[in-house]
Amino acid sequence: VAEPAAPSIPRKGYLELPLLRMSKIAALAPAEQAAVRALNGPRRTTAKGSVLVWPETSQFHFVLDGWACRQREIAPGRRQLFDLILPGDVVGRLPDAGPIDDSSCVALTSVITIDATALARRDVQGQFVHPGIMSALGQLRGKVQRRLMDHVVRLGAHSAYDGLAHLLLELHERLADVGLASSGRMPFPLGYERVGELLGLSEVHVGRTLAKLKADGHLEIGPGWLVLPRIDDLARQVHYA
Amino acid sequence: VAEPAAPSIPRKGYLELPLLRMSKIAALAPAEQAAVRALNGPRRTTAKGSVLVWPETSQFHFVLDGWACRQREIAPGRRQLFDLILPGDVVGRLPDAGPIDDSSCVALTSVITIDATALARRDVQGQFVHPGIMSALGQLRGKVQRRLMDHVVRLGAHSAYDGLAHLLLELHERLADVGLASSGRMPFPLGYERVGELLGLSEVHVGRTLAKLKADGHLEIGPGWLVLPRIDDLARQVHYA
DNA sequence: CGCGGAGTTGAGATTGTTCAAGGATTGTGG
DNA sequence: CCACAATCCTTGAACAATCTCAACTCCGCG
Repeated sequence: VAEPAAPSIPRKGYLELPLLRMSKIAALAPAEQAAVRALNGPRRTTAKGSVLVWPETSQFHFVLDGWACRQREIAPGRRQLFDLILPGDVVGRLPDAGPIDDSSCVALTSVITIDATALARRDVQGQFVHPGIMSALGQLRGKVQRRLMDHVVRLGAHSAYDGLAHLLLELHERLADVGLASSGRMPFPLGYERVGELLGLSEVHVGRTLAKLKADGHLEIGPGWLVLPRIDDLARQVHYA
Repeated sequence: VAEPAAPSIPRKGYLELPLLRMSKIAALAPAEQAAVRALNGPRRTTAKGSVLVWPETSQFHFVLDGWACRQREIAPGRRQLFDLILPGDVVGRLPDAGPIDDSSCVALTSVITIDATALARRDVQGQFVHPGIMSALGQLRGKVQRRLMDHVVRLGAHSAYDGLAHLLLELHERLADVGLASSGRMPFPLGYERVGELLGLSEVHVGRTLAKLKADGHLEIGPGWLVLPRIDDLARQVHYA
Protein backbone atom coordinates (compact mmCIF):
# COMPACT_ATOMS: atom_id res chain seq x y z
CA VAL A 1 0.00 0.00 0.00
CA ALA A 2 2.62 2.52 -1.00
CA GLU A 3 1.17 5.99 -1.32
CA PRO A 4 3.11 9.03 -2.41
CA ALA A 5 4.61 11.03 0.42
CA ALA A 6 3.71 14.67 0.96
CA PRO A 7 4.64 17.10 -1.80
CA SER A 8 8.40 17.02 -2.18
CA ILE A 9 10.37 20.20 -2.48
CA PRO A 10 12.94 20.42 -5.21
CA ARG A 11 16.49 20.67 -3.90
CA LYS A 12 17.03 24.20 -5.15
CA GLY A 13 13.85 25.36 -3.41
CA TYR A 14 14.87 24.18 0.04
CA LEU A 15 15.42 27.70 1.27
CA GLU A 16 11.75 28.40 0.77
CA LEU A 17 11.06 26.31 3.86
CA PRO A 18 12.66 28.56 6.49
CA LEU A 19 11.28 31.50 4.55
CA LEU A 20 7.78 30.11 4.86
CA ARG A 21 8.34 29.33 8.53
CA MET A 22 9.33 32.92 9.25
CA SER A 23 6.65 34.42 7.05
CA LYS A 24 3.98 32.68 9.13
CA ILE A 25 5.08 34.88 12.00
CA ALA A 26 5.62 38.26 10.39
CA ALA A 27 5.92 39.58 6.88
CA LEU A 28 9.55 39.96 5.84
CA ALA A 29 10.76 42.85 3.76
CA PRO A 30 11.62 41.93 0.15
CA ALA A 31 15.31 42.58 0.87
CA GLU A 32 15.11 40.18 3.80
CA GLN A 33 13.50 37.49 1.69
CA ALA A 34 16.23 37.96 -0.87
CA ALA A 35 18.89 37.65 1.84
CA VAL A 36 17.50 34.29 2.88
CA ARG A 37 17.34 33.02 -0.69
CA ALA A 38 20.90 34.23 -1.24
CA LEU A 39 22.33 31.94 1.45
CA ASN A 40 24.88 29.87 -0.37
CA GLY A 41 27.17 28.31 2.21
CA PRO A 42 27.84 24.59 2.02
CA ARG A 43 25.04 22.26 2.99
CA ARG A 44 25.95 19.89 5.74
CA THR A 45 24.44 16.43 5.98
CA THR A 46 24.11 14.72 9.34
CA ALA A 47 23.49 10.98 9.35
CA LYS A 48 20.50 9.47 11.10
CA GLY A 49 21.37 8.93 14.75
CA SER A 50 24.21 11.44 14.88
CA VAL A 51 24.35 14.57 16.99
CA LEU A 52 24.10 17.81 15.02
CA VAL A 53 27.24 19.87 15.52
CA TRP A 54 28.55 23.01 13.92
CA PRO A 55 31.80 24.89 13.73
CA GLU A 56 32.43 27.36 16.54
CA THR A 57 32.28 30.27 14.13
CA SER A 58 28.67 29.74 13.23
CA GLN A 59 25.72 30.86 15.28
CA PHE A 60 22.68 29.23 13.79
CA HIS A 61 21.47 27.11 10.95
CA PHE A 62 18.37 26.28 9.01
CA VAL A 63 17.22 22.70 8.71
CA LEU A 64 16.50 22.20 5.03
CA ASP A 65 15.50 18.56 5.06
CA GLY A 66 15.03 15.71 7.51
CA TRP A 67 13.79 15.41 11.08
CA ALA A 68 15.78 15.83 14.29
CA CYS A 69 14.98 16.18 17.98
CA ARG A 70 15.95 17.81 21.23
CA GLN A 71 16.58 15.16 23.82
CA ARG A 72 18.19 14.26 27.10
CA GLU A 73 19.84 10.97 27.94
CA ILE A 74 18.31 9.70 31.17
CA ALA A 75 20.30 6.49 31.35
CA PRO A 76 22.17 4.45 28.80
CA GLY A 77 19.58 3.49 26.22
CA ARG A 78 16.88 5.51 27.92
CA ARG A 79 16.07 9.02 26.75
CA GLN A 80 13.37 11.64 26.81
CA LEU A 81 12.67 13.65 23.69
CA PHE A 82 11.64 17.25 24.28
CA ASP A 83 10.74 18.47 20.84
CA LEU A 84 10.98 17.60 17.19
CA ILE A 85 12.90 19.74 14.71
CA LEU A 86 11.36 19.80 11.26
CA PRO A 87 12.41 21.12 7.86
CA GLY A 88 12.45 24.92 7.92
CA ASP A 89 13.29 25.13 11.63
CA VAL A 90 16.22 26.96 13.14
CA VAL A 91 18.86 25.40 15.33
CA GLY A 92 21.92 26.77 17.05
CA ARG A 93 22.87 29.47 19.48
CA LEU A 94 20.77 32.51 18.88
CA PRO A 95 21.56 35.49 21.10
CA ASP A 96 19.79 35.02 24.42
CA ALA A 97 19.69 31.26 24.06
CA GLY A 98 17.98 29.22 26.76
CA PRO A 99 18.80 25.78 28.08
CA ILE A 100 16.75 24.12 25.40
CA ASP A 101 18.88 25.66 22.71
CA ASP A 102 21.87 24.02 24.35
CA SER A 103 20.33 20.58 24.73
CA SER A 104 21.67 17.99 22.38
CA CYS A 105 20.15 17.86 18.96
CA VAL A 106 20.05 14.45 17.29
CA ALA A 107 19.16 13.55 13.72
CA LEU A 108 16.23 11.14 13.49
CA THR A 109 16.61 10.86 9.73
CA SER A 110 19.37 12.08 7.50
CA VAL A 111 19.34 15.86 8.01
CA ILE A 112 20.52 18.65 5.72
CA THR A 113 21.39 22.03 7.25
CA ILE A 114 22.81 25.29 6.02
CA ASP A 115 24.61 28.00 7.96
CA ALA A 116 22.45 31.10 8.34
CA THR A 117 24.71 33.12 10.61
CA ALA A 118 25.10 35.73 7.89
CA LEU A 119 21.52 36.84 8.50
CA ALA A 120 22.50 38.15 11.94
CA ARG A 121 24.85 40.72 10.42
CA ARG A 122 24.87 44.16 12.03
CA ASP A 123 25.55 47.55 10.48
CA VAL A 124 28.08 50.10 11.71
CA GLN A 125 25.63 51.39 14.32
CA GLY A 126 25.33 47.89 15.70
CA GLN A 127 21.77 47.48 14.44
CA PHE A 128 20.68 44.28 12.73
CA VAL A 129 20.72 44.54 8.95
CA HIS A 130 17.65 42.28 8.82
CA PRO A 131 15.59 43.20 11.86
CA GLY A 132 12.50 41.42 10.56
CA ILE A 133 14.38 38.15 10.33
CA MET A 134 15.88 38.52 13.78
CA SER A 135 12.49 39.29 15.21
CA ALA A 136 11.01 36.24 13.53
CA LEU A 137 13.81 34.09 14.90
CA GLY A 138 13.13 35.39 18.39
CA GLN A 139 9.49 34.49 18.08
CA LEU A 140 10.38 31.07 16.79
CA ARG A 141 12.32 30.58 20.01
CA GLY A 142 9.15 31.52 21.84
CA LYS A 143 7.28 28.84 19.94
CA VAL A 144 9.76 26.26 21.13
CA GLN A 145 8.96 27.16 24.70
CA ARG A 146 5.28 27.08 23.95
CA ARG A 147 5.63 23.59 22.52
CA LEU A 148 7.54 22.53 25.60
CA MET A 149 4.57 23.61 27.68
CA ASP A 150 2.19 21.76 25.38
CA HIS A 151 4.38 18.73 25.81
CA VAL A 152 4.09 18.93 29.59
CA VAL A 153 0.33 18.93 29.19
CA ARG A 154 0.44 15.93 26.88
CA LEU A 155 2.60 14.01 29.31
CA GLY A 156 0.88 15.04 32.48
CA ALA A 157 -2.76 15.44 31.65
CA HIS A 158 -3.51 13.37 28.56
CA SER A 159 -4.15 9.71 27.98
CA ALA A 160 -1.95 7.91 25.47
CA TYR A 161 -4.71 8.24 22.90
CA ASP A 162 -5.23 11.96 23.34
CA GLY A 163 -1.53 12.70 23.66
CA LEU A 164 -0.73 10.87 20.47
CA ALA A 165 -3.51 12.63 18.64
CA HIS A 166 -2.29 15.98 19.90
CA LEU A 167 1.23 15.21 18.80
CA LEU A 168 0.14 14.26 15.30
CA LEU A 169 -2.06 17.32 15.02
CA GLU A 170 0.77 19.58 16.14
CA LEU A 171 3.12 18.03 13.63
CA HIS A 172 0.58 18.42 10.87
CA GLU A 173 0.19 22.06 11.72
CA ARG A 174 3.92 22.69 11.74
CA LEU A 175 4.48 20.83 8.50
CA ALA A 176 1.56 22.55 6.85
CA ASP A 177 3.11 25.90 7.76
CA VAL A 178 5.99 25.13 5.43
CA GLY A 179 3.93 23.42 2.78
CA LEU A 180 4.93 19.86 3.60
CA ALA A 181 1.50 18.75 4.76
CA SER A 182 -2.05 19.47 3.75
CA SER A 183 -5.53 18.13 4.40
CA GLY A 184 -4.30 15.54 6.85
CA ARG A 185 -1.55 14.04 4.75
CA MET A 186 2.02 14.35 5.95
CA PRO A 187 5.42 12.68 5.95
CA PHE A 188 6.15 10.67 9.07
CA PRO A 189 9.59 9.08 9.20
CA LEU A 190 9.59 8.20 12.92
CA GLY A 191 9.62 4.69 14.30
CA TYR A 192 7.30 3.81 17.16
CA GLU A 193 10.16 3.68 19.61
CA ARG A 194 10.94 7.36 18.96
CA VAL A 195 7.32 8.29 19.39
CA GLY A 196 7.40 6.40 22.67
CA GLU A 197 10.41 8.39 23.81
CA LEU A 198 8.53 11.57 23.05
CA LEU A 199 5.36 10.62 24.89
CA GLY A 200 6.79 8.53 27.68
CA LEU A 201 5.16 5.35 26.37
CA SER A 202 6.51 1.95 25.47
CA GLU A 203 6.93 1.11 21.82
CA VAL A 204 4.29 -1.58 22.16
CA HIS A 205 1.74 0.75 23.63
CA VAL A 206 2.38 3.30 20.90
CA GLY A 207 1.59 0.59 18.39
CA ARG A 208 -1.63 -0.38 20.16
CA THR A 209 -2.74 3.21 20.49
CA LEU A 210 -2.05 3.96 16.84
CA ALA A 211 -4.06 0.85 16.01
CA LYS A 212 -6.93 2.29 18.02
CA LEU A 213 -6.70 5.54 16.08
CA LYS A 214 -6.81 3.53 12.88
CA ALA A 215 -9.79 1.54 14.09
CA ASP A 216 -11.58 4.81 14.83
CA GLY A 217 -10.98 5.93 11.26
CA HIS A 218 -8.68 8.72 12.36
CA LEU A 219 -5.44 7.44 10.91
CA GLU A 220 -3.91 5.71 7.94
CA ILE A 221 -0.26 4.97 8.11
CA GLY A 222 2.41 3.66 5.79
CA PRO A 223 6.17 3.61 5.55
CA GLY A 224 7.31 7.21 5.91
CA TRP A 225 3.93 8.88 5.75
CA LEU A 226 0.54 9.06 7.43
CA VAL A 227 -2.89 10.54 6.86
CA LEU A 228 -5.37 11.97 9.34
CA PRO A 229 -8.48 11.53 7.21
CA ARG A 230 -10.85 13.38 9.51
CA ILE A 231 -8.43 15.83 10.97
CA ASP A 232 -11.02 18.39 12.01
CA ASP A 233 -13.08 15.77 13.80
CA LEU A 234 -10.03 14.49 15.56
CA ALA A 235 -8.95 17.97 16.60
CA ARG A 236 -12.36 18.61 18.06
CA GLN A 237 -12.53 15.24 19.76
CA VAL A 238 -9.26 15.71 21.66
CA HIS A 239 -9.72 19.46 22.17
CA TYR A 240 -6.69 20.40 20.11
CA ALA A 241 -5.61 24.05 20.20
CA VAL B 1 3.95 16.02 66.07
CA ALA B 2 4.25 19.71 65.42
CA GLU B 3 7.78 20.64 64.47
CA PRO B 4 9.00 24.14 63.78
CA ALA B 5 8.94 25.14 60.15
CA ALA B 6 12.09 26.17 58.34
CA PRO B 7 13.84 29.29 59.61
CA SER B 8 11.48 32.20 59.24
CA ILE B 9 12.60 35.46 57.75
CA PRO B 10 11.65 38.63 59.57
CA ARG B 11 9.29 40.81 57.61
CA LYS B 12 11.77 43.61 57.14
CA GLY B 13 14.34 41.16 55.73
CA TYR B 14 12.12 39.86 52.96
CA LEU B 15 14.12 41.66 50.29
CA GLU B 16 17.10 39.50 51.17
CA LEU B 17 15.35 36.61 49.42
CA PRO B 18 15.45 37.90 45.83
CA LEU B 19 18.90 39.22 46.62
CA LEU B 20 20.06 35.75 47.61
CA ARG B 21 18.40 34.26 44.58
CA MET B 22 20.25 36.60 42.22
CA SER B 23 23.53 36.30 44.10
CA LYS B 24 23.52 32.55 43.52
CA ILE B 25 23.86 33.34 39.82
CA ALA B 26 26.36 36.18 39.75
CA ALA B 27 27.86 38.55 42.25
CA LEU B 28 26.02 41.88 42.32
CA ALA B 29 27.82 45.17 42.73
CA PRO B 30 27.33 46.80 46.14
CA ALA B 31 25.30 49.56 44.51
CA GLU B 32 23.05 46.95 42.95
CA GLN B 33 22.53 45.20 46.25
CA ALA B 34 21.64 48.53 47.78
CA ALA B 35 19.16 49.23 44.98
CA VAL B 36 17.35 45.98 45.72
CA ARG B 37 17.24 46.67 49.46
CA ALA B 38 15.95 50.16 48.74
CA LEU B 39 12.80 48.93 47.00
CA ASN B 40 10.00 50.45 48.97
CA GLY B 41 6.86 50.29 46.89
CA PRO B 42 3.70 48.92 48.44
CA ARG B 43 3.55 45.21 49.11
CA ARG B 44 0.67 43.49 47.46
CA THR B 45 -0.97 40.46 49.00
CA THR B 46 -2.72 37.91 46.78
CA ALA B 47 -5.08 35.49 48.47
CA LYS B 48 -4.63 31.74 48.12
CA GLY B 49 -6.32 30.58 44.94
CA SER B 50 -6.33 33.97 43.20
CA VAL B 51 -4.53 34.84 40.01
CA LEU B 52 -1.58 37.18 40.45
CA VAL B 53 -2.16 40.40 38.54
CA TRP B 54 -0.35 43.67 38.42
CA PRO B 55 -0.99 47.16 37.15
CA GLU B 56 -0.13 47.75 33.50
CA THR B 57 2.60 50.19 34.45
CA SER B 58 4.70 47.60 36.20
CA GLN B 59 7.01 45.17 34.50
CA PHE B 60 8.05 42.65 37.10
CA HIS B 61 7.83 41.82 40.75
CA PHE B 62 9.60 39.88 43.44
CA VAL B 63 7.74 37.26 45.39
CA LEU B 64 8.57 37.98 49.01
CA ASP B 65 6.51 35.31 50.69
CA GLY B 66 4.20 32.45 49.80
CA TRP B 67 4.07 29.90 47.00
CA ALA B 68 2.46 30.26 43.58
CA CYS B 69 2.48 28.33 40.33
CA ARG B 70 2.40 28.57 36.56
CA GLN B 71 -0.50 26.57 35.23
CA ARG B 72 -2.85 25.94 32.36
CA GLU B 73 -6.52 25.08 32.64
CA ILE B 74 -7.14 21.93 30.62
CA ALA B 75 -10.81 21.65 31.38
CA PRO B 76 -13.02 23.03 34.12
CA GLY B 77 -11.55 21.68 37.34
CA ARG B 78 -8.64 20.05 35.53
CA ARG B 79 -5.31 21.76 35.29
CA GLN B 80 -1.66 21.09 34.68
CA LEU B 81 0.91 22.92 36.76
CA PHE B 82 4.12 23.81 34.95
CA ASP B 83 6.30 25.20 37.68
CA LEU B 84 6.24 26.45 41.23
CA ILE B 85 7.10 30.01 42.15
CA LEU B 86 8.83 30.33 45.50
CA PRO B 87 9.83 33.21 47.75
CA GLY B 88 12.60 35.22 46.12
CA ASP B 89 11.47 34.42 42.58
CA VAL B 90 10.65 36.96 39.90
CA VAL B 91 7.34 37.17 38.09
CA GLY B 92 6.05 39.45 35.39
CA ARG B 93 6.96 40.58 31.92
CA LEU B 94 10.67 40.86 31.60
CA PRO B 95 11.93 42.11 28.23
CA ASP B 96 12.06 39.16 25.83
CA ALA B 97 9.39 37.26 27.73
CA GLY B 98 8.43 33.81 26.52
CA PRO B 99 5.10 32.03 26.60
CA ILE B 100 5.69 30.74 30.09
CA ASP B 101 6.01 34.27 31.39
CA ASP B 102 2.56 34.91 30.02
CA SER B 103 0.92 31.82 31.45
CA SER B 104 -1.38 32.43 34.33
CA CYS B 105 0.21 32.64 37.71
CA VAL B 106 -1.92 31.47 40.63
CA ALA B 107 -1.28 31.82 44.36
CA LEU B 108 -1.15 28.47 46.16
CA THR B 109 -0.84 30.15 49.53
CA SER B 110 -1.26 33.77 50.45
CA VAL B 111 1.45 35.52 48.43
CA ILE B 112 3.23 38.81 49.08
CA THR B 113 4.86 40.60 46.14
CA ILE B 114 6.63 43.89 45.61
CA ASP B 115 7.09 45.86 42.41
CA ALA B 116 10.69 45.72 41.21
CA THR B 117 10.28 47.53 37.91
CA ALA B 118 12.53 50.32 39.17
CA LEU B 119 15.52 47.99 38.88
CA ALA B 120 15.15 48.00 35.09
CA ARG B 121 15.85 51.73 34.91
CA ARG B 122 18.07 52.90 32.05
CA ASP B 123 20.47 55.84 31.91
CA VAL B 124 20.51 58.55 29.25
CA GLN B 125 22.51 56.35 26.88
CA GLY B 126 19.84 53.71 27.16
CA GLN B 127 22.05 51.35 29.17
CA PHE B 128 20.69 49.58 32.23
CA VAL B 129 21.64 51.28 35.45
CA HIS B 130 21.95 47.87 37.11
CA PRO B 131 23.34 45.56 34.43
CA GLY B 132 24.26 42.87 36.95
CA ILE B 133 20.68 42.64 38.13
CA MET B 134 19.30 42.52 34.60
CA SER B 135 21.74 39.82 33.68
CA ALA B 136 20.76 37.80 36.74
CA LEU B 137 17.10 38.17 35.86
CA GLY B 138 17.80 36.93 32.36
CA GLN B 139 19.53 33.87 33.72
CA LEU B 140 16.68 33.26 36.11
CA ARG B 141 14.44 33.13 33.08
CA GLY B 142 16.77 30.50 31.69
CA LYS B 143 16.36 28.48 34.87
CA VAL B 144 12.63 28.47 34.38
CA GLN B 145 13.09 26.86 31.00
CA ARG B 146 15.56 24.40 32.43
CA ARG B 147 13.02 23.41 35.08
CA LEU B 148 10.39 22.99 32.41
CA MET B 149 12.65 20.49 30.71
CA ASP B 150 13.27 18.70 34.00
CA HIS B 151 9.54 18.56 34.43
CA VAL B 152 9.11 16.89 31.06
CA VAL B 153 11.60 14.26 32.18
CA ARG B 154 9.75 13.71 35.44
CA LEU B 155 6.46 13.31 33.65
CA GLY B 156 7.70 11.24 30.75
CA ALA B 157 10.47 9.09 32.07
CA HIS B 158 10.03 8.75 35.83
CA SER B 159 7.83 6.57 38.00
CA ALA B 160 5.64 8.32 40.53
CA TYR B 161 8.17 7.51 43.23
CA ASP B 162 11.16 8.89 41.37
CA GLY B 163 9.30 11.89 40.03
CA LEU B 164 8.06 12.84 43.46
CA ALA B 165 11.53 12.46 44.91
CA HIS B 166 12.98 14.61 42.14
CA LEU B 167 10.38 17.28 42.74
CA LEU B 168 11.09 17.42 46.47
CA LEU B 169 14.83 17.50 45.86
CA GLU B 170 14.46 20.33 43.37
CA LEU B 171 12.33 22.31 45.78
CA HIS B 172 14.80 21.76 48.56
CA GLU B 173 17.58 23.05 46.37
CA ARG B 174 15.65 26.13 45.34
CA LEU B 175 14.57 26.92 48.89
CA ALA B 176 18.07 26.32 50.22
CA ASP B 177 19.36 28.88 47.71
CA VAL B 178 17.43 31.57 49.53
CA GLY B 179 18.02 30.24 53.02
CA LEU B 180 14.56 28.76 53.55
CA ALA B 181 15.69 25.14 53.66
CA SER B 182 18.71 23.31 54.96
CA SER B 183 19.82 19.75 55.64
CA GLY B 184 16.61 18.31 54.30
CA ARG B 185 14.16 20.44 56.25
CA MET B 186 11.88 22.75 54.34
CA PRO B 187 8.46 24.39 54.36
CA PHE B 188 5.87 22.59 52.28
CA PRO B 189 2.47 24.23 52.13
CA LEU B 190 1.05 22.25 49.22
CA GLY B 191 -1.85 19.85 49.43
CA TYR B 192 -1.60 16.49 47.72
CA GLU B 193 -4.03 17.53 45.04
CA ARG B 194 -1.67 20.31 43.92
CA VAL B 195 1.24 17.92 43.87
CA GLY B 196 -0.87 15.62 41.74
CA GLU B 197 -1.57 18.44 39.31
CA LEU B 198 2.14 19.02 39.03
CA LEU B 199 3.10 15.40 38.43
CA GLY B 200 0.06 14.21 36.53
CA LEU B 201 -1.00 11.88 39.35
CA SER B 202 -4.19 11.46 41.29
CA GLU B 203 -4.33 12.87 44.79
CA VAL B 204 -4.72 9.36 46.16
CA HIS B 205 -1.65 8.06 44.41
CA VAL B 206 0.38 11.01 45.61
CA GLY B 207 -0.61 10.06 49.13
CA ARG B 208 0.36 6.44 48.62
CA THR B 209 3.66 7.35 47.04
CA LEU B 210 4.54 9.76 49.83
CA ALA B 211 3.69 6.99 52.27
CA LYS B 212 6.16 4.77 50.47
CA LEU B 213 8.85 7.46 50.76
CA LYS B 214 8.08 7.64 54.48
CA ALA B 215 8.25 3.87 54.83
CA ASP B 216 11.67 3.96 53.17
CA GLY B 217 12.86 6.46 55.74
CA HIS B 218 13.23 9.17 53.13
CA LEU B 219 10.51 11.51 54.29
CA GLU B 220 8.86 12.97 57.37
CA ILE B 221 5.96 15.25 56.79
CA GLY B 222 3.76 17.49 58.86
CA PRO B 223 1.35 20.35 58.34
CA GLY B 224 3.20 22.94 56.29
CA TRP B 225 6.65 21.37 56.41
CA LEU B 226 8.60 18.27 55.53
CA VAL B 227 12.01 16.73 56.09
CA LEU B 228 14.14 14.60 53.79
CA PRO B 229 16.23 12.94 56.48
CA ARG B 230 18.67 11.19 54.16
CA ILE B 231 18.63 13.68 51.36
CA ASP B 232 21.96 12.66 49.85
CA ASP B 233 20.98 9.01 49.79
CA LEU B 234 17.71 9.89 48.16
CA ALA B 235 19.39 12.07 45.56
CA ARG B 236 21.74 9.25 44.68
CA GLN B 237 18.99 6.67 44.62
CA VAL B 238 16.86 8.56 42.09
CA HIS B 239 19.84 9.97 40.18
CA TYR B 240 19.06 13.55 41.00
CA ALA B 241 21.30 16.00 39.14
C1' DC C 1 17.67 -17.22 0.14
C1' DG C 2 18.49 -15.72 4.65
C1' DC C 3 18.89 -11.95 7.74
C1' DG C 4 17.69 -7.92 10.44
C1' DG C 5 14.72 -4.20 11.60
C1' DA C 6 10.21 -2.73 12.45
C1' DG C 7 5.42 -3.61 13.40
C1' DT C 8 1.87 -6.90 15.71
C1' DT C 9 -0.18 -9.81 18.92
C1' DG C 10 -1.04 -12.23 23.35
C1' DA C 11 -0.74 -13.04 28.34
C1' DG C 12 0.40 -11.66 32.71
C1' DA C 13 2.44 -8.30 35.95
C1' DT C 14 2.63 -3.46 37.52
C1' DT C 15 1.29 0.96 38.07
C1' DG C 16 -2.01 4.26 38.68
C1' DT C 17 -7.23 5.66 38.94
C1' DT C 18 -11.73 5.93 40.74
C1' DC C 19 -15.12 5.76 44.11
C1' DA C 20 -16.30 5.62 48.67
C1' DA C 21 -15.88 5.82 53.43
C1' DG C 22 -13.55 6.95 57.74
C1' DG C 23 -10.28 9.76 60.76
C1' DA C 24 -7.73 13.83 61.91
C1' DT C 25 -7.21 18.79 62.15
C1' DT C 26 -8.56 23.45 61.97
C1' DG C 27 -11.33 27.39 62.05
C1' DT C 28 -15.95 29.34 63.39
C1' DG C 29 -19.85 30.56 65.87
C1' DG C 30 -22.61 29.81 69.86
C1' DC D 1 -15.49 25.41 75.99
C1' DC D 2 -18.13 22.83 72.78
C1' DA D 3 -20.47 21.65 68.47
C1' DC D 4 -20.11 21.90 63.78
C1' DA D 5 -18.49 22.33 59.15
C1' DA D 6 -14.78 22.27 56.05
C1' DT D 7 -10.58 20.57 54.48
C1' DC D 8 -7.13 17.42 54.07
C1' DC D 9 -5.20 12.93 54.64
C1' DT D 10 -5.68 7.83 54.79
C1' DT D 11 -7.39 3.38 53.56
C1' DG D 12 -9.75 -0.33 50.92
C1' DA D 13 -11.39 -2.53 46.88
C1' DA D 14 -12.41 -2.76 42.10
C1' DC D 15 -11.07 -1.20 37.85
C1' DA D 16 -8.41 0.76 33.89
C1' DA D 17 -4.15 1.96 31.71
C1' DT D 18 0.19 0.80 30.62
C1' DC D 19 4.44 -2.18 30.79
C1' DT D 20 7.20 -6.26 30.02
C1' DC D 21 8.38 -10.32 27.88
C1' DA D 22 8.17 -13.18 24.22
C1' DA D 23 6.81 -14.99 20.01
C1' DC D 24 5.51 -14.17 15.41
C1' DT D 25 4.92 -11.68 10.91
C1' DC D 26 6.24 -8.86 7.24
C1' DC D 27 9.26 -6.57 4.34
C1' DG D 28 13.42 -4.69 2.34
C1' DC D 29 18.06 -5.71 1.45
C1' DG D 30 22.36 -7.98 0.58
